[in-house]
Amino acid sequence: MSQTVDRALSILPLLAEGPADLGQVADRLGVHKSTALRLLRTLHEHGMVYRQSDQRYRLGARLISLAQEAMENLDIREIAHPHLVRLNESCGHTVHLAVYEEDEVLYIDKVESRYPVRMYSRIGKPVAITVAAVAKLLLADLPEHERRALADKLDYPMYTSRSTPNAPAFLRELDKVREQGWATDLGGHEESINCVAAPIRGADGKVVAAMSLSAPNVVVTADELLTLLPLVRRTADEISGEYSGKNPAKDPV
Amino acid sequence: MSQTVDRALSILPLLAEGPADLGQVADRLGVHKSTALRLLRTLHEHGMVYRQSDQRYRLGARLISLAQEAMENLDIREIAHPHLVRLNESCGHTVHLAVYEEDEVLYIDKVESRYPVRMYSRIGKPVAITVAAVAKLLLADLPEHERRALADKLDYPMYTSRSTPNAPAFLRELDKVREQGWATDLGGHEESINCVAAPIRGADGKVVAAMSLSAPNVVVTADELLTLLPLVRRTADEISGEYSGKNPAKDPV
DNA sequence: ATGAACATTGCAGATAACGCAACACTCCAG
DNA sequence: CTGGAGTGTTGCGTTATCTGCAATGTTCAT
Repeated sequence: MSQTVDRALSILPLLAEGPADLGQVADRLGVHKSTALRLLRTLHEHGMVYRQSDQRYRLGARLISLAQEAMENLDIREIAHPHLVRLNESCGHTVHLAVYEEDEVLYIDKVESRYPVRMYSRIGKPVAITVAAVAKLLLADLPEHERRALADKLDYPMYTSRSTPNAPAFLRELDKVREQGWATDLGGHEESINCVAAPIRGADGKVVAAMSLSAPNVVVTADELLTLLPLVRRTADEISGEYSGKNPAKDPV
Repeated sequence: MSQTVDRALSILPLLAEGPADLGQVADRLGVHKSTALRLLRTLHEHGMVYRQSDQRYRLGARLISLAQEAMENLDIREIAHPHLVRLNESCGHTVHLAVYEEDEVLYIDKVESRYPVRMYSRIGKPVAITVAAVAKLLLADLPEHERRALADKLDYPMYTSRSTPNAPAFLRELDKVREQGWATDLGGHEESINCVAAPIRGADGKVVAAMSLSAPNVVVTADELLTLLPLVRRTADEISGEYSGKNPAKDPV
């Protein structure tokens, strides 16, 4: 809607790919250098971009701290955290908390495994939306048309031979997940890593977040991990209860 | 420089304080509601803000994932990480990596303590700049006038009785730190937590990052922690070597 | 139903953003 | 030392773009 702001914001993802100089930014935006300069200056004043000693621009520190605040203010995150920690203490595996927002699923909290072999992931990172157990739960709860539209729009990278191959398969999987009320990812993202996940619901029954337990094959087999499912579901339900009790009319992320 | 962008960006820190509706945003920006609406719409299109079901605006997921990318692209972070992990393995304490950028010091990496009692901190969070050991190292390396200007501008909250009380004391501490080449924070932020830190330097000798070891009193005394200083300094020097070898002409964050 | 509070749209005027072109700077090569 | 190429930067006139207003929708609660 606002051309200037639109252009300025378009600079950010561009810089996320790596540092760029004024000319490169101007070219990729399709504007005159002087225009790009003014935009970058404004972004700079707000700390959203940083100028390195070689004059090139990078994303700035304020961006990082803003994102940090954004996450710390999430209600579910705060409520869920102690439960996640407790779950981790009782089984030792990696625990994740994720939310859905506008076509993306993000990890917003994580408790690291107590085993030496750990799964790679990072808070704030978008998850592999077509295979992650938490993503399945979050997307399965979307209204029919939205779910369909999103499924069509997605790419289906074959991380492994067990990755979800295409939209129809994904939609079928989502139906199954919605019905059973929990989800798994058995080697669909990383060959040797399995996850089981359960939904966290608000007072109106809508899924506001999802949590998962992840562990590599070398630590526990998929079957063994599945025996922990009831524990995960119980934890998720506890969080749901607390969330809907305390925040009757609020929305996630 | 660009009024529209300036206003749009001003919305973000405002929303970081918590969700707000259109009217509140317009008021705090000092613009008409329709103007605020257009700005918010543009931010929304870019995923920088999210609209909750109660119509209020929040910071959005794209902001979080952008910040994530910003951090993952930091060269020092990547180089330093394995060293930090190794240091953690050899002593078990919490390891932090931090950089300075435009009046802020941010943690950009962290390896959690292996002891049950842990220090609270989060990657991406601005550190307590007047007391943190890593902050002292990063600021001590600034040019005289910049350091002075910054020191005057800062607040000096008394987190504990041992916090840095004011600008002159801080500048004196920075001088000491610069001279000795390492820094400590002995209960200046949290009464029971001590840190020792060492600088990471680029090829030109400038401090590009700082790393620290933190541990609560209940785990090790300050004196015991200080015995680990040589190990921390050695690790920092290794990182410096690798950084300046591989990236001769590049700048941190 | 009725109104209050809020979000949204269309519009005309005016500001503020645009691109241009000229200028400064740095870094090499000759 | 000098020229030239590749940058980043500045001033300015034009016009597109943003703005604030006022009217219209929308969503609640009474």
